[in-house]
Amino acid sequence: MAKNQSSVPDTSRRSERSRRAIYDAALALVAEVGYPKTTIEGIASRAGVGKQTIYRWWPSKADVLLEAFLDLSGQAAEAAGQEPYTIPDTGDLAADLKNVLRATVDELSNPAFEAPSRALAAEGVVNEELGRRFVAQLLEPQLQLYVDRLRAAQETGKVRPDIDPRIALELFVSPLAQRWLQYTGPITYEYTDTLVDYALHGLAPR
Amino acid sequence: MAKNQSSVPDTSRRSERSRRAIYDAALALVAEVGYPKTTIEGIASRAGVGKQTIYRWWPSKADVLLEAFLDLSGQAAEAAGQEPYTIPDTGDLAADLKNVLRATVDELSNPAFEAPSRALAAEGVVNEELGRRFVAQLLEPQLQLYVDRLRAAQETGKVRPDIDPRIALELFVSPLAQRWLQYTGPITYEYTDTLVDYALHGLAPR
Amino acid sequence: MAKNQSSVPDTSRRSERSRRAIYDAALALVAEVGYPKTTIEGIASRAGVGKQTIYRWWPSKADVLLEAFLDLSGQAAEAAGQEPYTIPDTGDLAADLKNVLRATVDELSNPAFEAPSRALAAEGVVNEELGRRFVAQLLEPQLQLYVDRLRAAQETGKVRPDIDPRIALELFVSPLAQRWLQYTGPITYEYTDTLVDYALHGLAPR
Amino acid sequence: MAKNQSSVPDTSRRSERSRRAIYDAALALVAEVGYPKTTIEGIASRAGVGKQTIYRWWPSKADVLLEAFLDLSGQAAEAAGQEPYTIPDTGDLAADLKNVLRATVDELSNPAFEAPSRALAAEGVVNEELGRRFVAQLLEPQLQLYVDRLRAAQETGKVRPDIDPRIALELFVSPLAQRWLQYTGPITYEYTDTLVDYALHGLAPR
DNA sequence: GGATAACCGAGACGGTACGTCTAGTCTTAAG
DNA sequence: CTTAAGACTAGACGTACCGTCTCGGTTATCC
Repeated sequence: MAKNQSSVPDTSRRSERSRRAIYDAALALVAEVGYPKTTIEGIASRAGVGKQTIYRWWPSKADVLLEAFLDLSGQAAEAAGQEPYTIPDTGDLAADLKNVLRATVDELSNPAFEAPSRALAAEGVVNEELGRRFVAQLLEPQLQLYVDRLRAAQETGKVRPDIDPRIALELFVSPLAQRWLQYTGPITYEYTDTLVDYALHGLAPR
Repeated sequence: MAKNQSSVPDTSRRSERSRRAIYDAALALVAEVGYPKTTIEGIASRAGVGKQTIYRWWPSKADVLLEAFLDLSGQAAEAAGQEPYTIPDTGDLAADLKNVLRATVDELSNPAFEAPSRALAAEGVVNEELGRRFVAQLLEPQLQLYVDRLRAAQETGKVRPDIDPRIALELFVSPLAQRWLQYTGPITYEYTDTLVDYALHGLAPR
Repeated sequence: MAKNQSSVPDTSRRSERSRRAIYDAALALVAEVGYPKTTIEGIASRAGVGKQTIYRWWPSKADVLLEAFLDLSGQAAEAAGQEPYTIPDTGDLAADLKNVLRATVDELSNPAFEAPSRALAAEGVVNEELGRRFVAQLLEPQLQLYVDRLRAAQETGKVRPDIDPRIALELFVSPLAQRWLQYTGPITYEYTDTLVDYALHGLAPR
Repeated sequence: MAKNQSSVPDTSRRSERSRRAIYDAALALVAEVGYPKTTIEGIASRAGVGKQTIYRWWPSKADVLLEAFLDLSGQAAEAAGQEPYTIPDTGDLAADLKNVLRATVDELSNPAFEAPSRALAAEGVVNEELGRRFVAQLLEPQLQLYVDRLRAAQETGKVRPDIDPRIALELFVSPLAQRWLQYTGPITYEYTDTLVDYALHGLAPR
């Protein structure tokens, strides 16, 4: 059996209690004082933990927050008692998409999610490695649900068969994302409904 | 006319040489070491300027960079010898949009623009006030060009009259923006061409 | 005129108020919690000063304390209204020496001097460079007074002319120093009187 | 007889191998990097021992070193094949003392002894309790040898009978000690010879 | 054209946080 | 129960920047 490299922390001895306390403190601080004023020292002291315990397990503030947020999302999903989760399929694609987007609008204004996810998104813009992890672990799994729903629609002929669903979904998801990220416009149910209509039927007359 | 409040700097005495040196230093540093490692002290020392000269004229690092970038963009536009700028109208809407988006793809990979604009975008995600200024001064004027082109297309019946152009443009602009900001997918001419096609003709069969 | 080296602090701008506050804090802390528990952070915070202000002007805790103590000694000497100071010469060498040593015994038990001078002595034992400065700036000037007095005694025939006064003084000064430094024995007037007698007349019968 | 309190380590189970490794590591580190940079962690890791094993048996770094040094001195004495040890008595007191002091001069410049004994002396200056133990266990036994030799000299009339030998020895031992501890002067055979002469015959003319 | 503001470069100041290191305690697994 | 290993809380280390301040030394208007 291989020995541990001397410089690699021994995960088996890791304190679960500290890990949880750090997640909680990080999320709370980001919500309360914002990401830039959230400091490692602040997290440590709020969590009742030595700074070294943070530096031992995470390379940066952003990584702490990413893990904390993943954990939070995981919990939230569990709490909702959901299996892998899918977008409902009532047969009416437009209605189904509008519903999901309306739910997303609600979620984007939930302050518990807003502060950390904005912080992570911002960090990801400037830190490619973290950005890609953010996308792979949080965003892409959600986008995949749209892929699935669009593929189902293709099978029933509601979406043209030559369409690439991974690109198609961006027609309504990305506009919402950009308005949220960059404050380029208001975010309302009406707006997302419109996006779905435009995307499904196109801008050109028929 | 009222006298200057003692705490309000007298713009007329401002050193143009220092202002330029600060812009140059800020842009160079962001490109070289990244936004988070760009410090006011670093900018001052690189520009051969006292720190106070920066604090006198700008409230924050982000503001320095925003102004420096606006200045840079202004110069670039001037250098291109352009009047206010418009999207060409050859009568073929799809082709025109594809061309502009292809140009945007090129610009997004220009390293001189990438570092500072990513930095500003990231800061804007987390700092609403700056974000709105970034959008109002840089992004929105460019989006307006699409609004104009789409309105022209509506007049010639190439776009349905009930379409809101400000929303419509997001169908192809936002996906590109999101891929660039969040690394959610590759950015190619083929991709942007596809976006235009999907947006104009919709996902649903006709 | 030569310019400042860029890395050398500009003494002319130094804050006298901070310097004094640092001296006071350092001496107070050494007296209250002992040298090892006296920290740079503690001194800074007690003095109401940034840590960097200490690091800017002194290379180590020991140097701060040495300067603070020199300052204190300087003040004390001034307060005593003394000219350069000499050992009185009443013509009775033994009596003069006993008097000075008795005064030294008193001083050694003065708590205001004891804590910092012990700390500096200890540091000097293990840090030769500091030790030599401690000796050159504090100890040797005092020993020189004995040299002068002994030389005067040689001129009046009270001390043999072949004696080296710098060594001779150690016969009574060093034993006292050692008892104080190393707790090798009690320190009393009787003890120092005895040292003078032994040193002047020798151990061997005449 | 009562059982061991749970908090009192059971000496009988103590690992001899660890004890020795700790002594060796402590002495080596003090010699190599100096006392202040010698840390408990460093000793433990160098000795291949858990930190707790050190904390279980010694209350502080200084205590480890004191014991290690006592052990080393014990070994050295044994290696020299000496019984309790005495100062030789050739009948010529001055010569005998000069010889012993010359040997001490040699020992003081032995680097194997110098680093730890300086460290302990320094610690003892500032930590009375340890200082007293250092003196009682290491210094006083050696000084006692001078007491014995001086008493023998008193019996043969070479030293005045009213002299207190414990004080008398300080006339030549303490000056050497002070020069060594505080770098107040060079340490040579000539110097120690001079000390003996001055001490025996006094400074005053006869 | 001399006075007098406000600028300017420079950099010291009181602070906060960084990331590292060590102290001394506690936990785990092996013997 | 001791041991090696090492994670834990705590807090000092010395550094880097923050944003404010003061210092002389130019400008650049205004009387």
